[in-house]
Amino acid sequence: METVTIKDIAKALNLSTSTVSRALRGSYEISPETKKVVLEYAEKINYRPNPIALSLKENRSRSIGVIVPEIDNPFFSQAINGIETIVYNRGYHALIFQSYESYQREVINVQHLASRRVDGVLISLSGQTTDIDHLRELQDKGMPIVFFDRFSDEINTHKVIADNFDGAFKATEHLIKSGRRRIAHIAASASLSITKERINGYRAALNKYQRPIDDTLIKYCGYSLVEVDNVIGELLADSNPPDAIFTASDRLAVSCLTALKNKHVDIPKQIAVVGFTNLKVAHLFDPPLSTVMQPAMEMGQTAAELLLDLIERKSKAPITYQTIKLPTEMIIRESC
Amino acid sequence: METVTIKDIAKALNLSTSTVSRALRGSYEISPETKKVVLEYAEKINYRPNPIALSLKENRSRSIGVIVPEIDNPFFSQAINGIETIVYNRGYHALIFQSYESYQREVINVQHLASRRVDGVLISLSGQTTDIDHLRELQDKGMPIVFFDRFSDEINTHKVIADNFDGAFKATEHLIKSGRRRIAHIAASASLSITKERINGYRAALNKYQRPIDDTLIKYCGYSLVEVDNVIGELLADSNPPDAIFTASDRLAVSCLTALKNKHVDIPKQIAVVGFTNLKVAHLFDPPLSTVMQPAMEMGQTAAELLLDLIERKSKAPITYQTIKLPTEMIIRESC
DNA sequence: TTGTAAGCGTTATCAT
DNA sequence: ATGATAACGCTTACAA
Repeated sequence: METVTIKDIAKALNLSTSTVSRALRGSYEISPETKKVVLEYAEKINYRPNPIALSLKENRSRSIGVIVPEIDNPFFSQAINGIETIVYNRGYHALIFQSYESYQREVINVQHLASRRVDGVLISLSGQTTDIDHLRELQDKGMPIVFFDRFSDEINTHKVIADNFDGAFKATEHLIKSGRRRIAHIAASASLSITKERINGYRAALNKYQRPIDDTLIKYCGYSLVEVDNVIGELLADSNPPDAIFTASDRLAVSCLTALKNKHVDIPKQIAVVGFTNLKVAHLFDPPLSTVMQPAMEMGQTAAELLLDLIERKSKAPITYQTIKLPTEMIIRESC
Repeated sequence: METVTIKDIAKALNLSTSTVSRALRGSYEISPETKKVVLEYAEKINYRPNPIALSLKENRSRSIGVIVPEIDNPFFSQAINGIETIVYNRGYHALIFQSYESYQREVINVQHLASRRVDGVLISLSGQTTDIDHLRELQDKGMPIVFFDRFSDEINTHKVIADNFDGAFKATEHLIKSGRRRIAHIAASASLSITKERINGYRAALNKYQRPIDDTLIKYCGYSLVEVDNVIGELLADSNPPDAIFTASDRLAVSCLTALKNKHVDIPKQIAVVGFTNLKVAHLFDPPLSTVMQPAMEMGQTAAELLLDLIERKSKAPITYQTIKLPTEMIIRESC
């Protein structure tokens, strides 16, 4: 990889590197002619400043790190698109990393981002993460961090989340209002903030309509088909099986529907299903899946804006961190 | 962002930075005690080498650039997962960029990757790209490039692709064998390699079964619902409308099904649909969508391996570039 | 075995 | 207005 440097320009033009540097960035007053010559020559030989050298010098990279559990998940890939729009417009780059829902990978990613001198980190926690020392440490070093979607209470910073409580409430209420009497909930990892909030919403809806809360109907579950299949087996084996299931994520909804179909359960007659998903294809399902959608793109954008503001802020005044809760949308696709 | 450097270790231990450096990487023979002391102290104060300094010094970054049209697309996000497995295991990092199907964004991404000193580039071309000077230039500078999925003939390098011809052939053949007589094809951007190959496969199947080829049944089309909706309107308005559609991508299939449903077309009775998609949820559709799946993960892995081999190769012997064609799998989900 | 110094590309400080 | 120099963190000849 041969490269054009400031030195090459200086040599060719019989100038010092500092003059060239100044001409290039027009910072110091420099003779207009010199400036012109330099700029033209730079253009001609297609000079590009080396961001690595800059990073080393300035100890920052004009890029932010983004850690998501998984890219192959519509919610997160849409959130990333939101993030990229913002950071791109503000002259930054986004480095995307996946934790694959693994705590260990998350820690490694965090460390790597730190050593890469990203200017800030956007993160949505892995399902396995309970200990957040790696993030606290990072924050203590002065790295701005913003959570989106999945956060930890133990870190004081901006958080951008969906109104999971309300979303779960609406989903459950919808099922109640459609006449369902025994509504199960398949939830994700118990440690996640979203899981707790959604369970609370589910409970609140049952309470409001004075339905009994049966904790055996709440199943924490991994994403895989086998796990969900097991859980559904348990639910169906119950002497008083549910007539509806509220599933807490894209993956869970898909696995749930698959398992139910495999077991030849009539959806929605025997069991109605509502999801908390960002599946843009749910309307094509048989039957179409009602679902609570999160504003993924907007969540990414909001989080990115908050992070960049943190990064670029001048004032030394103490920061008041915000938790921004974005509304979810209940999309009813099947009168079940 | 306060940071621990080699200098800090040297100072604390009354050594020179070079000694510390050597101890840390165990390269030169160094007294075992010194080594031990250094390693322990480094561990203690949690020293992490600065990859930026290393990049600057070695003019390489131990990272590769990945440019895909869009992350919010199961095929590409799965391919990225394949890529990451490989590069991670071989001590590299993947920087992921999206062209959003835009030629301009692709050029910018390529330039940015170059200035970032990535060690190589994996790319799947944008739908808009016809001119590939930006890549040729990059290759001329010595940057290893490997194409996956969408390539250009004008660049001589490794290419890892799906057997698009065969996939399209199988899809079309399936429709013919199920008794369809007039099969339309909704294709993506005309400039893409995958588009041409799939059209060829489609044609070959029609030829084999001595069906007439009617070019008005081949529609190049953008991904959006409106565009596909228009195209379907045209097809249906035909005096002799098709009784089957072979769609060339995830997005096209989804838009196509949506449009058909909006128009109350009976699928598959009136029109059967087969896709070329990596949708893991197609079996939940009404009716379940038959589809040709590409080995996304494997494609990513293979491409990444080839790229890393190029990056790490010692020999100066001329390289023989390969084009690796991976088999697709026809998944029949509805007897239409 | 260890230290000194130069260099990777750039900018900021201090001379001139 | 321009040039010389040091510095960012690290590695590696070359010296000792």
